[in-house]
Amino acid sequence: MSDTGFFERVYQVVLQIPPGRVSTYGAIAAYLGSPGAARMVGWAMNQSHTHPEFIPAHRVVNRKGLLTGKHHFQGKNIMQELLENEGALVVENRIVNFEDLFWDPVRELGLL
DNA sequence: TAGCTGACGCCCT
DNA sequence: CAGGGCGCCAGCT
Repeated sequence: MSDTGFFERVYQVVLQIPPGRVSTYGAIAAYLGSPGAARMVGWAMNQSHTHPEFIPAHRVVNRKGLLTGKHHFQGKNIMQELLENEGALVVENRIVNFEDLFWDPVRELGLL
């Protein structure tokens, strides 16, 4: 269960995001103790394919609720389709009711 | 070995 | 109100 690096920790948090909910790079970074390392989280998502388990990277967006990483998925709108398949509504690459669907690891899991 | 990059976020002008 | 710049940390060339 021990993690081998920062990326593994990010994956462990992302894996806990319930379907239909979304989190942000900054919130995850803050939960890991590095609020300024939001970029790292995005990079971890980019490398999420290295993890043996499927990482719901589509549930991680920026603080505005924008699907900034959609272009990194296989298809053009795979990220949006995955989110809509879970019940989330996406318009103009932005999650509708983002604040309502926002899943904050700090609030849900508690401060680390 | 050292430097640059990167799916972000916040402060300052 | 809008735009630009710096900080963050680990992996890659």
